[in-house]
Amino acid sequence: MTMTIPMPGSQVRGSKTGKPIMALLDLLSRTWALGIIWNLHSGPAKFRQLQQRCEKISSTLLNTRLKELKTLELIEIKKTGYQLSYQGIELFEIIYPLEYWSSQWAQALKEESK
Amino acid sequence: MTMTIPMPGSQVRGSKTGKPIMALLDLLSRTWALGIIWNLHSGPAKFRQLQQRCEKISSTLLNTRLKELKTLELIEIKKTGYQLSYQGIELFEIIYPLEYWSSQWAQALKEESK
DNA sequence: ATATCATGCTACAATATTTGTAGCGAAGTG
DNA sequence: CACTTCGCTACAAATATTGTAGCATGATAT
Repeated sequence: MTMTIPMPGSQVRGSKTGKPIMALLDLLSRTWALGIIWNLHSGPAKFRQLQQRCEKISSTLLNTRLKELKTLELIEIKKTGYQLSYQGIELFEIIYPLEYWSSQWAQALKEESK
Repeated sequence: MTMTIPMPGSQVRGSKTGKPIMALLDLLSRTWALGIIWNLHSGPAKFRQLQQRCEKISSTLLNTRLKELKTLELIEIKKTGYQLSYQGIELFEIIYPLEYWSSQWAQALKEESK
């Protein structure tokens, strides 16, 4: 486990420049990071509950990702469980249109294969 | 290399339902997938050129990801090289605001740590 | 024609990440 | 005091990614 947290401002996978977008892309392209954010948007969840929402994530990795997301302030933990932070919500709102887009995309792929 | 292409409609990592959004999140959370899309938005690029834009991707993996993205019709290949397809551009446009958002986020993180 | 070079890509071993199985210690409940 | 649930960790097995080579093809130069 040598993978470090992709802090904006420092080098990350894919860029030496330290540009925030590169740190973000590194973060989001880690297994389950997007899935966790997506699953949290429907409301706070405790550890095991979140694990179930994610269907197949190992507790080891869930915990690792939660730490990263906490450190980078995209999620926070309250009595009700883990939840998106203010910034996490903003991020989610940007990517939310992907849901509709993906349904169109799936349809187009289906047409193609006819 | 047993990882299959996350085709919408079939089971993917994170979901048995086959919902397109789950296939998409699976795809995008694979190492370098987002980076490739991001780097292609600045224009078409040939294989080795794209590899340089990505700074540190191995040719093995670049080729694997290109195949996935081609199969899922997010990129296409022309004489000028690899480029975003129409759908790829649409996808990019959804996530494009992440660039600005991430700069704000980076700033907020910096303030915090003072 | 032949040498040279760039291109897209693949083989394969080394390394890093993710999962799966098991279980611990703390906190709550009967 | 059992008994359960909770957040989390250890650690080995399975999988994904990188790094180092290099091949086959097509263009360009000699």
